[in-house]
Amino acid sequence: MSLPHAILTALAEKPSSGLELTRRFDKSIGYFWSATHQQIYRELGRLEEKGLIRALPSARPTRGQKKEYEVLPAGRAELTAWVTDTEDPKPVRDALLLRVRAAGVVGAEDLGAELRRHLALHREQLAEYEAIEKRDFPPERNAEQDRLRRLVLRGGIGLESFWISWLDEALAELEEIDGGRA
Amino acid sequence: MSLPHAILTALAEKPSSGLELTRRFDKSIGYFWSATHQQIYRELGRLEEKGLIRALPSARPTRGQKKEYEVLPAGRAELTAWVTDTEDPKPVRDALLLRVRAAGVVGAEDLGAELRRHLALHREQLAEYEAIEKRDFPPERNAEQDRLRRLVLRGGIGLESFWISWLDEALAELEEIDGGRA
DNA sequence: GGCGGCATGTAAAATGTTACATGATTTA
DNA sequence: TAAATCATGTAACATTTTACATGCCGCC
Repeated sequence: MSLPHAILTALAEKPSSGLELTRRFDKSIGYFWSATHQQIYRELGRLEEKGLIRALPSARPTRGQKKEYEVLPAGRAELTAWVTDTEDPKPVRDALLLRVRAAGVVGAEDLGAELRRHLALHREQLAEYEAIEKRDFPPERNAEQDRLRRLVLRGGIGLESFWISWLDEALAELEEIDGGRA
Repeated sequence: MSLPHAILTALAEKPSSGLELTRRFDKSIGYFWSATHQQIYRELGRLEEKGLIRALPSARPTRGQKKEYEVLPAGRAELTAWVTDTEDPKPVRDALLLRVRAAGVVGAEDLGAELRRHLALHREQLAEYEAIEKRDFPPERNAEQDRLRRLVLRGGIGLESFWISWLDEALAELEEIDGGRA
């Protein structure tokens, strides 16, 4: 149940319309909590109904018109409570690991191509994160918010690095297996 | 759409009943593709309907009676195709990273306790994986299936190791922030 | 014959995905 | 004024989660 909190966080950082939120979920926030515009609009409606956010007065309620939202005190309170809540890590669900296990059962031919493709994707993502780190977090930016945002980014960097090194290991292993088979 | 494939993989490794599958999803397979018994029973029904698996003849169709399934050739073909399919990695969705970002907005007090709790959980999980590696994958087990299963396990080990080192970093950062605040 | 554990399921709600629909604004 | 783009939404469906319901079986 984190989508509402992701939206509250984004709005607390900066009041926005649904489309602007969608854009920010395509980068930044979305790097670790993705959402489509349909989810966002639905959730904005619910949050408004619950009194956690409101549309800015300027916004007329017609379709096709931009409608900006801001967080209300109740929303900020909800967010504060959630931050220190007890919530266990979700069990991992990773299709690629599952596919490697399946390959153990039905045979690993041609698995290499897909692994190499993923490797390239993760390298790209890592490069993107590192560019952001260089651009947005120079050493002089030291406010609490900057430090925490950088920490989150370093989570992304660590995850991508993990995948890259695991995929390297996996490809080496596949070569050995194929060697044994030839 | 990997749950059916997770189940096909598990059944291909060993024909099982719904409850046995549930047990195996609580360890082993479930370490990287979790599922509840409700999901498993429903999916078994669908897979049977599609002709990818079948209930073993011995199984009578009454409620409360054990019912074992095995994979049919069509199921094995489906699994083989899926292994080499092109399927992009899913965008990350991690509530803890999101909560740290939210803490940047509403304040990071008391975040430490939750981070320490997660750290302990990840350390436990890592220890469990390492015990399995020692127990199930001694160097002499070298068949293709063993190598691939070990590779998957090493994925789990790498992921847990990443979280542990990120949480260490995060806790150090929090201390510095609190130091600056005091 | 009742109780606890094994085993299979149903129902409802929340969440996420995919495809489509509609109005407003800009610009060629 | 037509096309492109911005912006908000609906509808239908699939998946996941949570809570509950039911039947069988051994054992005391």
